Amino acid sequence: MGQGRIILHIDMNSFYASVEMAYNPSLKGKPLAIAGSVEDRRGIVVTSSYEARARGVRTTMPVWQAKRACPELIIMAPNFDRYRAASRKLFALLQEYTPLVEPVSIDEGYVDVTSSTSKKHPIDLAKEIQSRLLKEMDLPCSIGIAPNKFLAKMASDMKKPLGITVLRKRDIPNILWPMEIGEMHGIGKRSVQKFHKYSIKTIGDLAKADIHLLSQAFGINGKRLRRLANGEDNRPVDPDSIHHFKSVGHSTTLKEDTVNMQTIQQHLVRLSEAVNLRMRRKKVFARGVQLTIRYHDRKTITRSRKVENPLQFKDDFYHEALALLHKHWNGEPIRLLGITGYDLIEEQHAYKQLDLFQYEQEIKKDRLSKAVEELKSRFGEKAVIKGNDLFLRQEKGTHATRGTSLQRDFLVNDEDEIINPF
DNA sequence: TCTGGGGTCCTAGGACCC
DNA sequence: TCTGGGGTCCTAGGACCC
Repeated sequence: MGQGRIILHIDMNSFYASVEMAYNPSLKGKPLAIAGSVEDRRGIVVTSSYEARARGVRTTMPVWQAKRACPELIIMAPNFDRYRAASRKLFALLQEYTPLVEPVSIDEGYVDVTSSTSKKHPIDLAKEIQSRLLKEMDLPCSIGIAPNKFLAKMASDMKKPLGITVLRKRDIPNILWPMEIGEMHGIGKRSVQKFHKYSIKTIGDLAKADIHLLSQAFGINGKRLRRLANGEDNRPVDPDSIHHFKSVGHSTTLKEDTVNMQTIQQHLVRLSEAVNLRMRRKKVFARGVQLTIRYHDRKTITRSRKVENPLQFKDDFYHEALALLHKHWNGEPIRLLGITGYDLIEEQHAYKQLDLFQYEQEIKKDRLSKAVEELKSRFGEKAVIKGNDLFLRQEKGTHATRGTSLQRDFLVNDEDEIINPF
């Protein structure tokens, strides 16, 4: 007893559209689509209401196509602040039941209710959550209940909107296995094609497929997928995973393809500012920059570079991105530009290195004494001046630090002597 | 008259080191 | 004299998801 887990997967139904309808009830019952860049021909449908779907509107459909399918379609630009606010409230509600809530995206998450203090039956719990979200936020959701994340995710997908689906281990042969392989979470178009080549058409086929064949054709992923198809998944619900983000990026599809350097630079400036702002808010710095270029023919390249000092100003992003562009752009018309910061480091952990970098800038402006004073007050005797050079001795023994006149890394021993000035 | 923007994870090759 | 093997880091591309 008590060995199995009970995991809920909560999946909001057409989230953006539902939030808009909650915000403006006169939209209810109408075909509504949320679409990016509504004005120009390049906008696509991000989400649509069930009324719109019934008339043939689909996610990722270009707006002009959606309008053709459904002329009375109401099209709105996304209000991300609104969706984020709704998302926060939604997860706060889930956390009333247990701290074991793992947000996966803005509109879906896992809840581990195995040790929930509530004495309610999981189905009653799911019903309560669903009706509270509907009553308190005017937002519909579907909920899957299962012994692990994968099965809960598959279950929440089975009844929409406003479904509650239980998927137990013993239901797997009857419910999961007859499903087409492409319906499995994690298997997209390309993998479907590949599986079909091996005559694997259903999830059941995968569950029973030859392990050696799978690992030969799909590598480590083959075995993993086969285990999932058998309903085996021991990944824990991790409430912290949301904090472990790995990159922050912005990209934009231009109104028209362009080769105009001024236009390109303007966009890079804007993207740099946006990336920098988000990193500031998240209190992280990036030690790598990636530039994305999508050409007129949709061929997309990414070019990246690791940097010595974490990027902390919008100009840093801009200059790095521009350098990558100059180096790698083939001169053909550009459709999309993107800048991403990656290899992130939290501000607290970066500050030593950063401070040195900052002070180096100060010194360049002949403000050595001021910089030294500040360094001393901050690091005490760890700050050392030698002639025109400034050192910061780090915690343990000898470490590479940054000098100002040498303009390169070198080593200092415990007696503050330069032991390896290259 | 076509296909957005935010991400994660995996693979694979080359450089480099021991 | 002509060649092993392991490990890590970096870069680029691609599949996939919401």
